[in-house]
Amino acid sequence: MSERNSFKVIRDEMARRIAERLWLPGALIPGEEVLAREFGAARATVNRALQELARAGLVERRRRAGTRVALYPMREARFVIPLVRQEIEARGAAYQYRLRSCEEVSPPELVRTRLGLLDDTPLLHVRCLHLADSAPYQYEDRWINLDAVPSVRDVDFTTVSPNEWLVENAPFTEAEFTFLAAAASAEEADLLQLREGSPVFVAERITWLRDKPITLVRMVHPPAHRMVTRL
Amino acid sequence: MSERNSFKVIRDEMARRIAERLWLPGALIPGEEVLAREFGAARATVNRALQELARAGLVERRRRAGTRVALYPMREARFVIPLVRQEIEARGAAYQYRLRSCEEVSPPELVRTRLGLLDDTPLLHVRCLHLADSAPYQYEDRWINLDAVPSVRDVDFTTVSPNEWLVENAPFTEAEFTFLAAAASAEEADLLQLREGSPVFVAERITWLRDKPITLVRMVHPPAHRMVTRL
DNA sequence: CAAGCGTATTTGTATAGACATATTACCCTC
DNA sequence: GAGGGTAATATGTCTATACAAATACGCTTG
Repeated sequence: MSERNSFKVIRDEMARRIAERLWLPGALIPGEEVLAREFGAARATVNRALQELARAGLVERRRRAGTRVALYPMREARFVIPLVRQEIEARGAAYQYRLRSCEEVSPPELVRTRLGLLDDTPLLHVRCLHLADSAPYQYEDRWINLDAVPSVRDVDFTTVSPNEWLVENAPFTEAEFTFLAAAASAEEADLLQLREGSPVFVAERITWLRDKPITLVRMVHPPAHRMVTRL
Repeated sequence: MSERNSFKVIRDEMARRIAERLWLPGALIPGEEVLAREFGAARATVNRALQELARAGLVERRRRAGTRVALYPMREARFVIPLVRQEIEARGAAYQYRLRSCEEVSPPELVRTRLGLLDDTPLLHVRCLHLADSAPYQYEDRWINLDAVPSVRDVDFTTVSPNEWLVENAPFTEAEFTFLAAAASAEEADLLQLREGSPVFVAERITWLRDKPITLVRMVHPPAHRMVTRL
């Protein structure tokens, strides 16, 4: 035993047993010591394999109670949030960027509450368009907390998109993603070359640095857009 | 030293250094040995912390080349795919289920290619509705590969939803998720009590057991639906 | 100068042993 | 039988050590 990837081998073998119903949903599986002996590995190795299965939602583990196969294997799916530019270039399309507006204004009530801001201090409101092969790909409507990122005042967003600038200059520790379908507003329809009321795919993201809100962005995609992820 | 959660402490401290730009994007960070000495921990502990950061996309690691701060911290977000019923009950709403149709038919070309089926063997086509507090919550349109799950023929889907039955009886090893916005078809609009053409949030899922396709499901939500995940 | 090869370095993983921690199961008391 | 305290047990984590694997870098050679 003691192969080099044994924890992966063990993990996959246990996943197989769960998939094949050798270990039934809800059933208690052997303890780490026993499995270690069975697989001829150290307990730490089995532990690592089991922790990965737990993270994936295949098993549930509790001290003293042991490890049991999840009743409903609510496996997790992961998706990465790339830069729009990279997303577009990865499809082999040419990336273009167009700034639409950039101004300091007091945010509407809705934006303020979502960012958890108490007063109506002006925020930087940036709206821009990302194109793939000259076709509208994403409309970005962003509010930036000047208090958290004061240096953003001096940035020229006609050449660099707020997306890229912020990724490089405004680190965050927390983020919340929301995905929804909506009807295109008149403005969105105009920019994305759709009819008003067309369904659009909207991704919203709020980021914080510790407790301080950084930015709220609404990214609107034409209905052809697909967000795909594999498990 | 040697606290019990030291790998978490170390991970968070390193995440802080990246967030605060003490370690700049693209920069090489110290090797595991050095960090281990600095934090007064074993290398294995630092390794575990770094592996988590790598998984989260904060750093990139390569043997011999060392660990560097990711240029674009494309952090991953995770979301879990629960049972519709659990999703609804978690909101404190009452769950109801209604079967609409269930028949063996040859699938349309589109379904066949998405499932990677070569011939036009009949599949089980099930359509049903999930309600939250008597309001339409999700319309489920599903194709099931009878070849992969023959026992599904004998299931009475008037009482149990295909979602739940399959989760318990048709294990899978691979899955692909797709999210998109679409305009409600006449049928969808009718079932979800919307106007035809209203934007709907669509989640599609294909699952495989090893290479064998199990099921393709299209889950349609009214526009108020939000998929939220935190990082 | 280019190409190819060897080697040092860094991360990846395994192991055994130890202790920490959470939580169940059991026993004891009332 | 109910309640509460305690011991048993499975998992969580750390340490030190060892070897494996990938690969950047320098050296040799043509």
